Amino acid sequence: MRLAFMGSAELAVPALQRLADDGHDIVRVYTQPPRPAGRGHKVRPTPLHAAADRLGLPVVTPTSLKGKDEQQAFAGLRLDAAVVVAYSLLLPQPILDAPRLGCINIHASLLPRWRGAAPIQRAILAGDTGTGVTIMQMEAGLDTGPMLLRRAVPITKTTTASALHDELAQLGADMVGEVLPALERGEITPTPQPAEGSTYAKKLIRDEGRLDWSWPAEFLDRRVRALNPWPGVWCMLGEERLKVLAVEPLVSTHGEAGKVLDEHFTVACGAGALRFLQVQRAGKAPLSAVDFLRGHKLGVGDRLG
RNA sequence: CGCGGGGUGGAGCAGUCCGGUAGCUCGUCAGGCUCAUAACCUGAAGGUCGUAGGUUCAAAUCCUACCCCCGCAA
Repeated sequence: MRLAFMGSAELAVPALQRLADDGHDIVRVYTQPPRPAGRGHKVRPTPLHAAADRLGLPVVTPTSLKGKDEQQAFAGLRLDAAVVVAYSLLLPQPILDAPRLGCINIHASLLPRWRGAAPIQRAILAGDTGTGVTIMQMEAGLDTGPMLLRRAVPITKTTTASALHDELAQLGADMVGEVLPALERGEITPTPQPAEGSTYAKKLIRDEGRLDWSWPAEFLDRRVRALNPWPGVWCMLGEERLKVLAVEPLVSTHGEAGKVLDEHFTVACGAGALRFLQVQRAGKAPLSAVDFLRGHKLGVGDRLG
């Protein structure tokens, strides 16, 4: 099929790869313009941009699709369909209408739950026991379009956002690979999203990573797993910021919130306690708690902020 | 030129400001103690102190350049 691919984040990369592997004619890749980012503020292309370059696909980076020129150029591609994943640019109606089969979106949740920006992390944070991927036909509303295909995956007690992200990215890639030919053959009937059960996955903000010891251990554990790798969870050890990369919640251990309870780096929470498994000091490499404790005298009764 | 931390035996750290015998907590190996042990005691092996120059009688430490890792901020 003759396609355009629109995306920016890492989540979109496996899907682009899959469609290229399937032999589709990807005539244009749309992505966000390279911006100064990262250490040193060097200008970097988006992950999808880099992937498209590796595949030798033509890339364009408009800052908006609201202009007539962009819309005409898009229509001029005479597409069968456009696939959109984590593009973070609004698609106006003329864009949505241009491809013969419309614009197809891969969304990393079981819609209508977790519409919006951070569905993977919000699902873990909320304590959901499962999530998934929905392929939908895009319409003007935010993640409201009729569904073409939906598949679920479990969330366990140890699921991290980064692992789930990778799993869903691959699942979404496989699903869109199946959906496109089926859609072409008219084998798929779009199903409207259920009226009930919609929630909105608010964008993550940096402050959500600040660890508050008055919270229950189980909730903090979910935060650690959900906010990985960004913004990450951190607390204060004296004057120093300590990133918390992995913990084990201990439900039946109690103590004064923020206090170190034993020599194995167990810290009391509002309810229960957290045993640190992996941490990272500012400027240092990630360490297991065991390694960390070798070089740091951390006494029972010491306090974390 | 966004701000900043760091590279020291296998691991994690101190020592660097105020040059002068390489240190700490572990790990490893050997021996001892013990009914026994991840416990305790004794001993040993293991390091070109990121790389290359420079200053000096002498450099982990001071100067210059470069490489690598990371935190913050975007």
